[in-house]
Amino acid sequence: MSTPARIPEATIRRFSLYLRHLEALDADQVDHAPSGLLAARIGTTAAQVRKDLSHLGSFGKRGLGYSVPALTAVLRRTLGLDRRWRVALLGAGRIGTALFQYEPFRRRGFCITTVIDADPRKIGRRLGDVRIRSEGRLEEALREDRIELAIVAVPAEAAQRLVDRAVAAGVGAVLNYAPVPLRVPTGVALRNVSMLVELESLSHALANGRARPVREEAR
Amino acid sequence: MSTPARIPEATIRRFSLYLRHLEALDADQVDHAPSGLLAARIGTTAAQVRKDLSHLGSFGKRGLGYSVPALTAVLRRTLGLDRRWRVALLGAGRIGTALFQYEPFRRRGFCITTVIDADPRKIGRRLGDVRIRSEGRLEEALREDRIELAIVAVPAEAAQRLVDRAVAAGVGAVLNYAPVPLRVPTGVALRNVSMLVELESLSHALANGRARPVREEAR
DNA sequence: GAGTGTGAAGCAGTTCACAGCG
DNA sequence: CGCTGTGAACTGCTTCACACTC
Repeated sequence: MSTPARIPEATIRRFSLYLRHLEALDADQVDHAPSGLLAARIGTTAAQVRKDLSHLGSFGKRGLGYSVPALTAVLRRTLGLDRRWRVALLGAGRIGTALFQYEPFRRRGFCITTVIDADPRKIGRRLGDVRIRSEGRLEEALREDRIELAIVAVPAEAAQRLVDRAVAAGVGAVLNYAPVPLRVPTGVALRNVSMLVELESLSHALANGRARPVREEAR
Repeated sequence: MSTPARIPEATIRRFSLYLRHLEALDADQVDHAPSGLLAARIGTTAAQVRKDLSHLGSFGKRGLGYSVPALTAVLRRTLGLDRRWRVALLGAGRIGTALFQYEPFRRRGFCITTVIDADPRKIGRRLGDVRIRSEGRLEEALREDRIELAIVAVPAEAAQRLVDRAVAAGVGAVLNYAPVPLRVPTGVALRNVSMLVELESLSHALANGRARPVREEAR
């Protein structure tokens, strides 16, 4: 009943950005923010901000703007950040390790409680306070720790096979950093993040001398 | 004259994926690939593939498919991968270090020749064969090494200030991994990659029990 | 009057369907 | 006959414009 209709994916992604700026505004004791201010900070237009926020119901105050604390709370809830999520890291290589230690994840309530790697030399070692477990025990580990979300950071060859197993073991969402797009069955949320795609789209822009739009959202 | 009209951004991103699969097909001695095969591998539809490739002119063979070597060559050229790019890494923290060592970048001709950090203890140390240089000497370093593209991996607070200086020093493209979207003047290519946005869009999907589409491109 | 909320117009990317070539 | 190449329909997001509220 709080979010009756489907919210566009593009809007959800901007919610994440709004939230970060609202938290900063809140820290600065700002209590109301008009659409224009938010727009300037994340690099869109005021109309876009209003349209986005209208998906949450209407509680902006006309002539004043949006209540910073109220909006913060709604966004947090909408993004599912009002609870902790049990996250597993698959692959404890360089990328995996960097992700494990990435502060913004922890601050947001994503707890990586499980780390898996295929390299026998790594098994039993610790990453922070988490013991690295063997890939062979993947299903066991995921179920034991009630993992809801998996971050994949293994080499290309291993990725699809591993994610299939993770999904079969009940994982409902996958964030993929392996350099190949993965496939998952309907009903499982998936985001493929390819660092190479980003870089190559830039080399295309450079090579073709195309000015890219000034405002660019996180993608 | 090779790419007369503007190619949609979404298509460019898929080009990057096609290329990777074409290289794999080539290694397997496959010489022609029909749109359906490529579609299956990157997770789109055949119509989408044909539409995408039609931007490159028409050289698919009817009844046969696309010539793997020919398509590979065109894509490589279109993406600007037929030359090397001079890349700087701004920020030699955990994320920066992982990016520096990321093999797929190197294989594609992106050479990180310059590494900058603000931490005085890191200055002079080496990352691989590159000496870490001081942030104070940013402009000097970028100009000396003729840097065309900068990868930003510094904390949120430092990011905008640093990228402004990098752009003033002549950098034409920026790949941003700092957890805030950056702004750059028109004419500079920018891609903001936010790991938090990705993760939060997943927690939204989980929290709202929405099945996300099965096929999902790298984003 | 400053700023929201929204229906309507505009635009971009995707899907469809089919004519036409190898 | 299979598969490409493409105009035309469609879908979904963004921008606009303005009535309405605080």
